[in-house]
Amino acid sequence: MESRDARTERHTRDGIVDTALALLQRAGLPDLSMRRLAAELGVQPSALYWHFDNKQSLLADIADRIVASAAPVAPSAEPAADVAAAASALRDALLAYRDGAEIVLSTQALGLGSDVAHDRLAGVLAPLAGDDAQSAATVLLQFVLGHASLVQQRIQAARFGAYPAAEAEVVEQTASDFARGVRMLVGGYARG
Amino acid sequence: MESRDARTERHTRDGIVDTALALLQRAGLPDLSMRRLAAELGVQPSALYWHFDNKQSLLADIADRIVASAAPVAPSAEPAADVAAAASALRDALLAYRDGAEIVLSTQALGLGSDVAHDRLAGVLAPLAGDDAQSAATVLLQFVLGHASLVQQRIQAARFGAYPAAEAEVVEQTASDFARGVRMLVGGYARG
DNA sequence: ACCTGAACACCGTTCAAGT
DNA sequence: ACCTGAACACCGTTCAAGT
Repeated sequence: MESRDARTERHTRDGIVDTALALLQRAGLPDLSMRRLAAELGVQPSALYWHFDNKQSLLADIADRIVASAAPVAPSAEPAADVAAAASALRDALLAYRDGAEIVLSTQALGLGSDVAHDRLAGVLAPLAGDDAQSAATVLLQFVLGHASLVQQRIQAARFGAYPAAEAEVVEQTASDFARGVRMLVGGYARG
Repeated sequence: MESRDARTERHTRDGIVDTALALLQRAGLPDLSMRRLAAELGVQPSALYWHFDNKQSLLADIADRIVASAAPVAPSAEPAADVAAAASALRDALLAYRDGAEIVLSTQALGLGSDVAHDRLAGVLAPLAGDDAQSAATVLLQFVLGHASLVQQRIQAARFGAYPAAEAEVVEQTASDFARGVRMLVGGYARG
């Protein structure tokens, strides 16, 4: 009766994050409330506070999932191309989840969540930047998050007709700006 | 009795924004509620909705004030230095107001607020980037906003002891990352 | 270990009505 | 032109108590 296996585990942290991600995709960040998430799980709002200290902790877990969903980049013979690919993969992951960029940006800023985004960029930057790879990764990450946040909110605005462009258009148009920014940032290191 | 001069004007948009900015500095964005702002003005919350369509419009006005507070940069003989100075001035303005970066970022992203930030950067970039000045300004602005948002939230975290560094330290340490990022971005154009 | 029930102290926004 | 009063439909979080 008092065994240590999780017999009667009704909800787990990971399971709650699953549901939260689904709700995020359906309703967006403004409607991702603790109360609505609880209702979705068939549970009282207060039940969530057994699993998470507060809403920010839940968002940190969500941010980690989004970042982890970025496709990994296998090292090739062209380091600059690897950096561009890693940055694009991160951008794609952020844009794939509704309000993903904003969630990751604020989590990162608060010092919560993991460092995998930063570490992955530092990894592909190492061949180019050497000892400067850490701070180069910081700079690149800031650009990616700033860019993706702007693009994503512009997409949201487009949904409500507040901004005159369809979603696909926005993503496409801004892709060239993004590529240019990454090229500029990488160019400095590529020249040594 | 029905003259067109503003005899009995109790509150104006600009006056409300003044009070909102003061409240922002004292209490921060999370505590900048329409209800609290109304109380500060000695007025019912609903009164604010005669002056502003909604909270986002108020924030857009606040964002414009913050951006406008950036020191202007007089054109010199060294365009690259002008760009660096303009970017720094914008960063300083964003960091001077509590949660300034976040407010400007989200306003910009929603397509609200003015374009003076973008236009100023495009202006100093013109000698270097020529026809590409517009998109170069977009890229640079995204980096500045991403950088400042990260730095600022990290400062907020420091206030609550959640992040192990004093405010001045954070601003100083990150200044070199910022300068590096700007140099990288500008370097691409400086070479033609 | 995991959740309920009830409460506390708040939000943004609308709208008829007042002056 | 500018504001009040009252309401609607919500929030995040805490905490004793239940199983």
